[in-house]
Amino acid sequence: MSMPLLVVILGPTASGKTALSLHVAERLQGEIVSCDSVAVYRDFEIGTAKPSQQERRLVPHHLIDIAGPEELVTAGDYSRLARHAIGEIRDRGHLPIVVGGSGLYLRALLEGLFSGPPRSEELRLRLRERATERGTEYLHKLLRRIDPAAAQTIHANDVPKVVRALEVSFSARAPMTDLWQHGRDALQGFRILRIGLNPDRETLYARINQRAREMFSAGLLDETRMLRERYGSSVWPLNSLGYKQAMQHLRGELSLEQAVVAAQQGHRNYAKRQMTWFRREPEVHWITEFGSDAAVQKRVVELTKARDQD
RNA sequence: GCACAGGUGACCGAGUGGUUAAUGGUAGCAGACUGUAAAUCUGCCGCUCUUCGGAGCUACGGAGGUUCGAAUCCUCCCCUGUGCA
Repeated sequence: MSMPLLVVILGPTASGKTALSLHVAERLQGEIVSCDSVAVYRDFEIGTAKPSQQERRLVPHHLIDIAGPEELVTAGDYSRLARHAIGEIRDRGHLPIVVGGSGLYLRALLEGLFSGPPRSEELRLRLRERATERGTEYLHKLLRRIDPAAAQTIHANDVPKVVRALEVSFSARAPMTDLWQHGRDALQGFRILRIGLNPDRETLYARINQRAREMFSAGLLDETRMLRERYGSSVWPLNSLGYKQAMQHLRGELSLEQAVVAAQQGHRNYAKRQMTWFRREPEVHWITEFGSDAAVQKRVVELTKARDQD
């Protein structure tokens, strides 16, 4: 008996991952495990382009709406929860399909993270204060003393990463790089079929522009207003693409049109970053079209069936 | 028609005689990423060659001029904005 199959559908925003995943899931008894760092939060609907309630009734979805916006879901949390969901799907005899665009979360799920200490808010706060007092160079110098190898790969201006490296090294009383030597806890027990969507850039950008504008006409502002009222304006996910610009408009910093244009821009930039991340992903079966394309959907179903019988 | 302000590389925008292919920013492209990642950061970014040290060409609305030397000064012309007619 060969190992069960795990299908992964990855690609930039608006490349048609949702449409493709629904099609494949319906045909092959699949269940979808979302890999999206914002869709995990409840009540963030329009800006996250979550699958509709109807679509979610049609096919079981996991890792969507699992936390309140005031909670913090990290890559590690995601990885654990997603693995749990995948295990259950397999036990049901169904096909797990991981779908998403959050590169780090996907890597945390598939390849695992190193077993390091969790976040320490106090330590972070102190380090950040130090950074504003004495400049970012200071933190980097500190890191160079404590973990030279990490300092080599992390640029001094990249404060969040410098802070994390210091946080890990201090909490563990050992250089972060040493902890990395122990390796990562990769996902075991599945044969993984990675499908990557990489449609023509120009067309993708046009589609992103259209979708971002549609989010506003579909009520993104009302949703943002509701979220701000219910959870307060400082909850983290309100900084995400679309919501951030909607907030800026609600605060009067941007006109409606400016907010739309800024959201479009943000999504385009994001899509590009996603592609540079995914290009490194190993063993991806790349498809240079949109996942909403019927021919593509058919092809992926065939591909999955063939792989399942190997 | 007169007066004033202004026309700078894809865009915005500095620069007012010389280390200026021209500060910044944006966009674009490429890259990094091990618990905030829809985050954060890095590089390239006029054209053509290059043994990667450089070399050549074209550029600051247009045409002339002054000067050893101009995006920067002068003349004329074209265009844009504002005010007066």
